[in-house]
Amino acid sequence: MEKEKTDKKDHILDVAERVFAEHGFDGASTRLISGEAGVNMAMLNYYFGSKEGLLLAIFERRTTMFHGLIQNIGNTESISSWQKVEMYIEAYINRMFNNNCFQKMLYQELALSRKTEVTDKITQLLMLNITEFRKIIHEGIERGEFGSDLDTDMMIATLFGTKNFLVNTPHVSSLMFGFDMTDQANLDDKLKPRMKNYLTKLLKAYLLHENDNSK
Amino acid sequence: MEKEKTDKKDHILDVAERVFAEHGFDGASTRLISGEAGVNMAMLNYYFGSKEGLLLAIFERRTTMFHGLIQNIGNTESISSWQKVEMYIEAYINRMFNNNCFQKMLYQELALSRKTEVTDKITQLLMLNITEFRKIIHEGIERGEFGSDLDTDMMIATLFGTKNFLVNTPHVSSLMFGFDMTDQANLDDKLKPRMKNYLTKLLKAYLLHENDNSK
DNA sequence: ACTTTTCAATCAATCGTTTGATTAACTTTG
DNA sequence: CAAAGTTAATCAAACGATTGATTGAAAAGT
Repeated sequence: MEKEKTDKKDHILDVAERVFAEHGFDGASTRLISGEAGVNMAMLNYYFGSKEGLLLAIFERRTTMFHGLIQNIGNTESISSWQKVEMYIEAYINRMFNNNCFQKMLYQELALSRKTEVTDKITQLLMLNITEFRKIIHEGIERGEFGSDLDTDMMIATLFGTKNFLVNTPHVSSLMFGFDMTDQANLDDKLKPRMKNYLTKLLKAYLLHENDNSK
Repeated sequence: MEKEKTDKKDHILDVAERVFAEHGFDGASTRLISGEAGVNMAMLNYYFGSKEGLLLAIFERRTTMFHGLIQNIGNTESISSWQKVEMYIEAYINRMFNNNCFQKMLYQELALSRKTEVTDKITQLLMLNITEFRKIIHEGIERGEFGSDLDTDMMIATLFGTKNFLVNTPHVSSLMFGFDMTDQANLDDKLKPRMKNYLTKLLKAYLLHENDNSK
């Protein structure tokens, strides 16, 4: 039973990811997690050593999945910088909406002051995404395609922050938008295309008309 | 000693607000809070009834302060809609940077699934801000000042989300921007003006050039 | 004299973790 | 192939530590 063991561990990780996202790390007790997963409480420590180890295991699993998905848009030569930005937005949103619970858990952990092994690894992972975006924008500026008075890092904060606000504060955003933001179907069918459309227009306006005072 | 009592309660609220922001509600024990505040643990229950009551008291205090600050930009007739947006951004950022810990605490609470009295009140408070912004944008659209194909609610998510990302994930944003985001002096001197400048340009580009395909 | 505030001590409950026994699965051996 | 032996997985029970909260008495204030 080598296969089933992996399946069971994966199932625990799935459940724990969701429970951590819903209750936060401190608010999610090991009894709650094991109960939701339908396994004995001792199995968590048997498989992952500790609660912290469980968190780390969740992160490691997603990280290896992520690294397989990274596509170096920046190194492509044949397309315009704006097209690269469009591709980045598309890829970013697609990636984010596939790990809803994980993303939520991740930013809850980042909001706390404590520095742990997990916190550092999260930071490193985010910086990968950030570096990729920076490269695209700076190239666009050098090419003269974008204006020169751009705040690249602020754009990243906008990109990441807009998504986080919508997904991580579902009580508010559901009320704003008129549909349940905790329902994955709504996220995929309604929010996702709307976000792509909006963010593309927003960044396009900023990147291409930022120095334009004609109006 | 009527005055000192209020002072001491206020001091506890100050400390608790910070500790909640740093550790989250579940991660902040009553012993830690009382220890940091330099008061006996039993004082928390004596003054606020329970840990939850303490959280509620923190919120109530800020709410009454907020309601005194609300200025109805929307109802002013003599200025352009764009000027109103500029005023809104200015007022929003000024307000946010005065309650750093509170804001952080607030969004940590919103990220959790549990629905409490506090959660509902937070939602109501945010909706006030949202409604005000909506009014300004819709007026601008009706006046023909802005394009008609705007996503107002997404703009709100951008406004709130950009700020949240910068302030609520200090580990990452400090690394991005090269200065310590947990230092209030840096926030006031460096981040605040940069954010105002950026958000103004970003929204201006989106509001005024959104339908422009000349480039 | 009386009320309010403060405190150390303690409460029951819950926390993450460990234990030792039991069961299941696989390997070795006769 | 089947019995014995070995390892891995699972479980109820309990561990010490910490949690939020309460107590009743002492201290301070009026």
